[in-house]
Amino acid sequence: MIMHVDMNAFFASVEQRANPALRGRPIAVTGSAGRTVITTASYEARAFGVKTGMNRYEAKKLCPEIIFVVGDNRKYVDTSIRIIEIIKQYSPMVEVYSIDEAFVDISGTRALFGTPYDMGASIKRGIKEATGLVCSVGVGPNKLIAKLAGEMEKPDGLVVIEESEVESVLKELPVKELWGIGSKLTKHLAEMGVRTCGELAAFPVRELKRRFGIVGEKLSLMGRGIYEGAVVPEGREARAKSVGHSTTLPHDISDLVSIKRYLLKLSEMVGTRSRRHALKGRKVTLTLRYSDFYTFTRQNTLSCHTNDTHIVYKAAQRILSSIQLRSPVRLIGVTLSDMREDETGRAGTGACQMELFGESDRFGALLEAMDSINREYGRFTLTWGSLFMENEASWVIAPSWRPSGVRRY
DNA sequence: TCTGGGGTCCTAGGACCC
DNA sequence: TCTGGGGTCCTAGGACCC
Repeated sequence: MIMHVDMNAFFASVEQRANPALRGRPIAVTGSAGRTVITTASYEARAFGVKTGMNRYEAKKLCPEIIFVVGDNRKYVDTSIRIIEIIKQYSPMVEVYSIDEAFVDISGTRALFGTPYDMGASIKRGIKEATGLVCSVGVGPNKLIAKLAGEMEKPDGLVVIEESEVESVLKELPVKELWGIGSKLTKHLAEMGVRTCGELAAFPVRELKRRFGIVGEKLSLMGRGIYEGAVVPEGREARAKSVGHSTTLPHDISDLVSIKRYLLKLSEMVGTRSRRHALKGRKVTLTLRYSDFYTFTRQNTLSCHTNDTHIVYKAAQRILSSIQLRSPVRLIGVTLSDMREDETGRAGTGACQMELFGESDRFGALLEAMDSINREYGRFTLTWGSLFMENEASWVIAPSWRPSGVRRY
């Protein structure tokens, strides 16, 4: 048996716990940038139709009294860690699926905690007592059904679907309710006359395979409530396959010098994070989005694996110079992929770097020194000169600026 | 002040090699 | 008397998830 625990309106609920003035009111958690979207709306705001992904303008139109709260990731991470600790008291087989969701394999815990229903109720109680937050818990014979059960009652739900009930639950259920079937697949299936999971299960597998390839086979199984994926407990996760950062600019820009400064900053973020996780990659992808939202990627394969900020940056620059920009740029992204574990434990590119740039390994040593300073004093405490210039306006002369004690140089 | 950011998996075409 | 077949690597894009 698998259990799925899903926090209800997580970020918004955390904010409402932290600030009593927000309780019972329609609020929306957003990012801090000017061009941002709603990451979570409280249930009071959802009643007006406010949804994740909307911009502030749309939300305000639907709900004029909505209160926007700038998200505070540290608060959510802290709370999340406390919740995971509670869940782990019930089973070591916990897969942290996202900051507010977890799967638990409870196959072997019945003798200790009673029925799945009892156990779900107990976990909900524990989380409520420790954090004041409510969640929805779903239990089923696999992750797909557990997730579905968790979606069925919100907020504060607790639903158990036994193996024997799966068929009847799915029979009339719209396919879009299933985890993994999004808007495009829903539309495509509807055009084939498939609306419910029952219809999906009954549809000829050959035809699904012909239309969707490998996915078609999985769809057919999903229609019958069959799902193979196991719970992956912490420490057993596959290594990351890519590390990337992207940012929507405060204003669209065409100026190549400015674009390159963002490239350096994003490359540094990618490099730092890769080094922290002892990963090196050999494909660099540049993502650009134009003012009209047209988004595209260009990728470059290096001759060796690296996590050196400047190698990534140079590759990104090379890609940029091969592109004829047709309009101002709205978003820039840099991703490092084709990762492998860094067996040397050293930053940079190693011997390969010398071939490429005639640099000695002192460059790797420089990165390690910078990383350790930034770990101690906060990211970008020590950084490249061109970034400091670029960020002078937005970082130093910011609303939060104070005469002393803000940053230590 | 119109539309964030971080991922995974799959497909498909072309280059290149034997 | 017009051009096979199999495999790998690289690249770009799209669907889906939170």
